[in-house]
Amino acid sequence: MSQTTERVGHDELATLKLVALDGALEGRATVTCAALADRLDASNQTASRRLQRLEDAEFIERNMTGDGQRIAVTEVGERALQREYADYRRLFEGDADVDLSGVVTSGMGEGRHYISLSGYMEQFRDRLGYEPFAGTLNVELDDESVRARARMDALDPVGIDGWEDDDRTYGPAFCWPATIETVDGTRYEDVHVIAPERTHHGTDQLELIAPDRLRDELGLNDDDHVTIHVSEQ
Amino acid sequence: MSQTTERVGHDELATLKLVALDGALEGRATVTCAALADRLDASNQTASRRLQRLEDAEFIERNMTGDGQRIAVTEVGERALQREYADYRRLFEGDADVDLSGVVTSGMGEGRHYISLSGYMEQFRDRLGYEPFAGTLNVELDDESVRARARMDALDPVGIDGWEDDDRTYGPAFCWPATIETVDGTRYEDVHVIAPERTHHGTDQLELIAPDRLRDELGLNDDDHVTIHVSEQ
DNA sequence: ATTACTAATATACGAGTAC
DNA sequence: TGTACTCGTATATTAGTAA
Repeated sequence: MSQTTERVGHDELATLKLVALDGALEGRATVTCAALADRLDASNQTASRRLQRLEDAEFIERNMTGDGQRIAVTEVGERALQREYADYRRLFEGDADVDLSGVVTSGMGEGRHYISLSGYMEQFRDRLGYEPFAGTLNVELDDESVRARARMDALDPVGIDGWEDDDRTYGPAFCWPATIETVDGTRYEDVHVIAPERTHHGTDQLELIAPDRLRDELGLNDDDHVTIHVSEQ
Repeated sequence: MSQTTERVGHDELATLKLVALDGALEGRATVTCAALADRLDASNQTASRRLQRLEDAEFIERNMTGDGQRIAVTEVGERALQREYADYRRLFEGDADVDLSGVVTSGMGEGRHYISLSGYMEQFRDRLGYEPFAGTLNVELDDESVRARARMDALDPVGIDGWEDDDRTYGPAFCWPATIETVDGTRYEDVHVIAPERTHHGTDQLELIAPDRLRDELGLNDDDHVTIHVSEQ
């Protein structure tokens, strides 16, 4: 019974930003309504209500501790903040594009199998405009890029629907248009970052699909450094 | 008779962000209340009232055109947006520091005269912790940095008060702690960017003060490229 | 078509209070 | 001390109009 009364207005978002600045994104923030009220320029009742609504909307999780509460921003909450951040990036930087870098790895080789399934392949053809090579290029992101990757959530992706055959179900995925560049400046334009719709947060693996085998086109080997530019549509 | 009823809450700020995204920062945005209301998920009456309040608070300027209105965000409004942006940068990038780059120029040589006046010099000693060399290093910012410079408004500076002697008045100024680095990697840590409190927006000149003559310490000549890192206090 | 007024209604707020 | 009720009051919102 998801009681999301959905009463998250801009006031609640401002409150979310405040507790996030207190460290509620990573780890947990220890907060009291009185201290929050002070910074919100409102009463502690209002601060309390704001937090309740953020909790109702599943933007935060709370643990009462007797002398306050420990707050953690959920993925839903972080996505809301990332969307807001993307708006301001568009305002002052011109776009909300995300630059990632890392090194080529062999990965699990799982991609190859899934990509080539007709249930996915047909959607790639329709929605991406090409039939991808039957395999993914795996990139292990550096630390900074693992954090920057979260900004991708604010860019709207091409949706790939889940489907099922007689045996099992195949989950939905997201694709983001991107370009990839090697250290010597060679670029390949029509790439897509692909990730399961319900990706586990903070993964350092990035999977790319493209019309061609990127290792061949760009002369890439394991541990070669590449930069990926994920753009707005 | 400044009728700033100061009723700018988070709802108004969200509205300001929307019109800014429509181009109200540079140039002007053509907007109708109905279209705004749609995006705000509110009635056009509410959209109208939000714009009125933004105008009352001097966050925007408006020109009614019969088939809508043209809106321009004022400097006050832009500063509010920059502060918000800085918060999100702190959230997701760890800090709101500003990196600027440009080339050394001779400037007007005005700095030398003002800096050495005791009315300023005493404040520098007290508030910056050193007596600056009697002259400024002038840097002509590149285009990208001219835009990035606006982000400095969101970093709180050291205030230098205005004062007056028998002849004239001397205006207040702001100082931001910074570091400067040359192309060969030489750095000088205890620099301050200095600017008049009421600076004209969009200037491409940056003035730096430091305990020593930076041209000597860093071996700089005109047209040498430097990068300046303006940090939070 | 606009924007913005007035008036009825819905929502938010904070004082008091309970736990 | 905490958080979060209730409840009377202040504020915000929107429908209906006017300009």
